[in-house]
Amino acid sequence: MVVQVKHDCKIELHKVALKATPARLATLKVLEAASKPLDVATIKSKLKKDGINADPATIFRMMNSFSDKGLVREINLQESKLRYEYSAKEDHHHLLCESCGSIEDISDCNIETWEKELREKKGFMIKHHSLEFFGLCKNCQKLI
Amino acid sequence: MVVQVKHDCKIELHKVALKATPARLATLKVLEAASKPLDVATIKSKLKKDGINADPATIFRMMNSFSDKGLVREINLQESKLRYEYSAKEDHHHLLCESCGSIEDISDCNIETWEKELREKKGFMIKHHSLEFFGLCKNCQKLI
DNA sequence: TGACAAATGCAACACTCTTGCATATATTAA
DNA sequence: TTAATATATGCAAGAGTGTTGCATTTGTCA
Ligand SMILES: [Mn+2]
Ligand SMILES: [Mn+2]
Ligand SMILES: [Zn+2]
Ligand SMILES: [Zn+2]
Repeated sequence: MVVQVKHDCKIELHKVALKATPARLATLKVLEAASKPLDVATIKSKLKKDGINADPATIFRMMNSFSDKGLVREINLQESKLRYEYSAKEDHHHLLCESCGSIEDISDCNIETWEKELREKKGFMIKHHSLEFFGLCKNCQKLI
Repeated sequence: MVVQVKHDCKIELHKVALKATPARLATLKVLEAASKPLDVATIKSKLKKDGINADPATIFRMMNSFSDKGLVREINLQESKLRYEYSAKEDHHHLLCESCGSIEDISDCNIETWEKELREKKGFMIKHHSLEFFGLCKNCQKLI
């Protein structure tokens, strides 16, 4: 039995007119495998384990072009840096534990109600939004 | 008729064991008068108009101590910098127009429903949260 | 295989924010 | 009112994230 590759990253890249370089293919694989949004430093160290030594500037540039082309989502968890998540995953929000740093997904976000209301009340056209919760995860509550 | 000063900032500062320096008093007045959260550069230029030349390091230090003491709230609108809002104003969220940069308040946030649900489902103890909407304000929609 | 546009590495830089240290000032007690 | 002291400030240096210019390398496609 072979592990199924969910996405053919080379084709994905060509679809959006980006060259399929080793660094890009490896980065997309890293993001696809990640269970939480990754920052540039983490991506760099994961690439290194795959034998790819990418310069931070290159990773920042990759993240920008991937975001522009819709391959990844920029995640801002109010840290001093951005994280990135593979776009093929369904859009969602996050729970961030301020003690252990664990990051959990929140799905079934019915923010659509908000959007409709704001549209009608304020005439504001919402393009995107951010809803993040900060606090203590189940584990960390025990330790206090 | 005299304009009412809503808060006696000198007393507020002494309450939280901070010295009432000219820079601090002026900064609190600036934040009290502001209709949207201000960043450090904006605070600096507003202070300058009041004849106070404060070093950025001083303003950053003020914002940190004011946050710690609960005099101001740190507002993260996913820009590359933080903004600050006078705490005496009711807690609320924001609408940020990506075209003109206008910032509007959203009140009557019934996020409490969310919090309760997450607490029961995930056992996560929420300390605070962030809900921000990004898009186009009424005006900017016309200009497209 | 070769031409060409695009990607990369590296260094320099921008920006926000922090910190060490010498000096200045607000507060308090005399 | 003054003196002592803890605290606040200015300035300069530096940390961290992210960007950019430029020379070189590499992927793509003819
Ligand atoms: Mn996620
Ligand atoms: Mn506000
Ligand atoms: Zn935790
Ligand atoms: Zn606008």
